[in-house]
Amino acid sequence: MKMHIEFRHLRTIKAIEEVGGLAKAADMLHITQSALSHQIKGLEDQAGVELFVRRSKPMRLSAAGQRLLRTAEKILPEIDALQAEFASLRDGRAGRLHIAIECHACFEWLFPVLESFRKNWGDVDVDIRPGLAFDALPALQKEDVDLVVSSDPDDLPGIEFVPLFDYAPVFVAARSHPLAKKPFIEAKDFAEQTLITYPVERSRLDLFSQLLIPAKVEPKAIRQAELTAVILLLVASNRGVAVLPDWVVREVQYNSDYVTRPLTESGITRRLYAAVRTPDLQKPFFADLIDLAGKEARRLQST
Amino acid sequence: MKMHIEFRHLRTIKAIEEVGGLAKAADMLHITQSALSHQIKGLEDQAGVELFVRRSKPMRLSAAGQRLLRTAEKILPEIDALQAEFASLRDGRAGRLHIAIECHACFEWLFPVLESFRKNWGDVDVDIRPGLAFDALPALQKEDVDLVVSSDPDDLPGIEFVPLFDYAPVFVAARSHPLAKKPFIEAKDFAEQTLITYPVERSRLDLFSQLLIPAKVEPKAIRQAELTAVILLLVASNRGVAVLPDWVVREVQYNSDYVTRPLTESGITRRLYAAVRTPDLQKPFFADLIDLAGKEARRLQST
DNA sequence: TTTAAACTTGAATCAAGTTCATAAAATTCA
DNA sequence: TGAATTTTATGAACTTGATTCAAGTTTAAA
Repeated sequence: MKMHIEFRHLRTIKAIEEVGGLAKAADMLHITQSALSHQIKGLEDQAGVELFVRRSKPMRLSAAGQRLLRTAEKILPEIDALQAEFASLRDGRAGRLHIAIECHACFEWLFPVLESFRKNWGDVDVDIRPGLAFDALPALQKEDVDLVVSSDPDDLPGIEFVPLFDYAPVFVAARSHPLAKKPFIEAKDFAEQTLITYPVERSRLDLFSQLLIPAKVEPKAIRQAELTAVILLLVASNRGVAVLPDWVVREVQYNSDYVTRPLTESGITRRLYAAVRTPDLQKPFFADLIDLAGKEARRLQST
Repeated sequence: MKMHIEFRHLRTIKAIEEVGGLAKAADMLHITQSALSHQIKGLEDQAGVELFVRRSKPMRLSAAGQRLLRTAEKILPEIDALQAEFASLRDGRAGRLHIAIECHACFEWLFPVLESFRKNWGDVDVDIRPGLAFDALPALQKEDVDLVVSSDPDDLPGIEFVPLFDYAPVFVAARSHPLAKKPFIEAKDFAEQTLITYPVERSRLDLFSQLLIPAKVEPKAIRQAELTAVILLLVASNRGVAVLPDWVVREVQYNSDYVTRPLTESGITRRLYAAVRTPDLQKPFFADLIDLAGKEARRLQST
């Protein structure tokens, strides 16, 4: 009888220990006493070890049996926990929400959103995955991430782009900067400027994709900075100008160090999307996150 | 298809993750690739959760699948360890050696013995079980303990008494004590003495079983002390006399505070046994312990 | 488009765990 | 001490379900 250790055996050992006897354990496990007897015999054969002392009648665990019991008590809760987690995965109370953000400035509003999200959905594994700002959509398809924040919707199979909110990229410069005198900024105005941007390829910057590339204008110089705060610092000290989403600079615009101006006379408006896999849209916590994101964005813009 | 999580599934997940693909995993597990496909499908049905992403061709673990993998990596080593322990149990390198000592003074020589024993047999679970000094032999039969140190051999089924060494219970008194003048001590000498003993029933004390009960002599008073050192202290301060194994008082006999005298003219000799379950005698570490015990006893007696 | 590779599916097979019926052993109680 | 009861063991039949086989579908590569 070639048999190796199975969960069934662990449950059996635990049950026998608990109720002290084969017959009662058999009831508890919904099988016959005979089955348990065969089961234990088979296990003892395979392990080559006596698991029980049969000298006395309600049979008792031997030293080896107690060793097995200890393993059972370590392992069984692990699977129970796993099954429970699968259960809450099924009914949508748990899940994974790993987020990739193409939009560099989005950390600013994403953190407060995730903070409130975690209060409602403690069983959801939330994370922001840096390092795949590009290639984020393929990663979404391969289930490496579960949500991508992007402003460039694309018609991909199995991927849905849900609008989050609209924003306007605005020009930012030091108050003393010559361009601060203009009521709005045009493409050609950048030709003589040092531009400060996030360190990503230019096709993924609103200013280039929406204004400079169509107008075929090249800034005099480009300098890159990782953090929004650093960009603003450089702008304030007149090392260059920048273009940032309106809600990033909203809190800054009354600060006397900076001025903000619309791009073009009419202003440019962009829309931010949450890209998710279509089936995930059914999951309640996805809906909740998207809802929270919209609220937070509106809160920021109304400041 | 009603199927619940089994070790097979854990190994499968782990293998697929390792080699990245069903076919190669199937080879590793010595089953067909079809079997794995069925297996995973069944598991996904039961759990109600997608374990893999089949969008891409070498199929990849989904979030739920990664959760399962983590459990697999926690659980599988546990059983491997268990199996390994059973294996070394089989070939006698590991085991349990829980010792009960009927003889109260035996701590003195047992500790050094166990100390050397543990150097040779690191995988043997060694322990001294206090509290069952009486009923030790039934506990041995029920496998609650594995070895009993006793000087009262009994013909019990399945129990073997292996001689360890011989010793002599000797009389101990303060040098100033009146009986110190006698060359040997007889039963009737105790009639007027305060006797200091270990706190066990008198039938289990050599002095009573071998001398006083046959002679129908009752000491004037009995006082009990747990520790050998305390007994000697009381004797030294002339609060009473005691009877202890020769090897306990050997180191004391040249100390000017005490005198030791044989019991009866010819002296009394007793033999100490290790009681073990007959099949355990085959195990190598039992033989080693018994050997070590004899050596240590001889070392003590030759001091 | 064809070819190859990777996984899926359904029917048949076969190993192995369970049940049934009964026996053996130990414990309890009169 | 022996009968009654409880507890575990055993062997044959049965049943379940995991595996295989053979063929199909889907995806990636050529």
